[in-house]
Amino acid sequence: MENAPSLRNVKSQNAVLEALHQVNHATASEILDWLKVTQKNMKVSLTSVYRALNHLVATSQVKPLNFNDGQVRYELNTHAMHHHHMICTKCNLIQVLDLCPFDDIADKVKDTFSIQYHNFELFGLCGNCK
Amino acid sequence: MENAPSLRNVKSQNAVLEALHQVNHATASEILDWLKVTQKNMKVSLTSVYRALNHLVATSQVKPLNFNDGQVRYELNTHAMHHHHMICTKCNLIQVLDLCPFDDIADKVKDTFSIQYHNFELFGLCGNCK
DNA sequence: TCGAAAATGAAAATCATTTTCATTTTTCTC
DNA sequence: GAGAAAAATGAAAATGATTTTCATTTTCGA
Ligand SMILES: [Mn+2]
Ligand SMILES: [Mn+2]
Ligand SMILES: [Zn+2]
Ligand SMILES: [Zn+2]
Repeated sequence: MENAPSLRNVKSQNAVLEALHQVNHATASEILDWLKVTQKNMKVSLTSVYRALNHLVATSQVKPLNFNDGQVRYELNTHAMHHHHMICTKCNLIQVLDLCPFDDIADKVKDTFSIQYHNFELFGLCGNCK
Repeated sequence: MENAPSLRNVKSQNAVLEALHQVNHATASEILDWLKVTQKNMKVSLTSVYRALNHLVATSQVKPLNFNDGQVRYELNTHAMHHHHMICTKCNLIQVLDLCPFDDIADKVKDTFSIQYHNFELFGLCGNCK
């Protein structure tokens, strides 16, 4: 007989998910900082945050983001509409860009390339900084 | 009277430019490898390659590329038409994508964001791998 | 030719992330 | 519930790309 799916290890993963729910587009160490402040009872290491993130990415619950600043950021993949980002090069504000250029492009390359995913980011000055 | 602009240090920079001319989208260590093989007389260190690259990027002669594989790649900026890239997730082939989604998007965000540059990459399987 | 400024390379430092390894916690079986 | 096996954890070490330091060499201009 099948066992119920294990709930093993879900605690730290849930903590990370909860952190990402509160602090969107966060890095591993930003997530750790948030956990330290809000989950004073639970003791988590940076190693475990990375392990949880890697698992959550592998299971498509979380998406890694690269804004070319030397550290990976993460966002929830759950129920979030597909979107991209605008990053302010002065204050590092990250804004959501609901426009996606993908559909126009997809058709035009489909004969030579089988697309799995795409990256698109705008870098520039946000409303406050320009 | 003005002096002619200094040609100081141009040697290693020229060597790196020449390498990029031959090995497009190369990393710093790939450039060093190429220099070791082809410029047997000239002795270059990885440090100098990085220094030359940083200077060439700062002066817009070379453009850095990030394909999320943990190392920066570089391409010549000179006279190259604006383009993007398709990266094969199986064999790591990098193909040029002459389509650019930027113009369509630029208009729509120009009120809230002052765009300086943008990234766009397609990841998937190339013709050989799919 | 001489001295200042710039360039160079080797080695050390940095920094995000991963790996190792010993210890603790959870799960499964009896 | 006890005890063994499996998985999770954290501290510390390892990794790998890139930068910094620093002592030495090269180049430029007077
Ligand atoms: Mn987002
Ligand atoms: Mn290119
Ligand atoms: Zn800003
Ligand atoms: Zn391929």
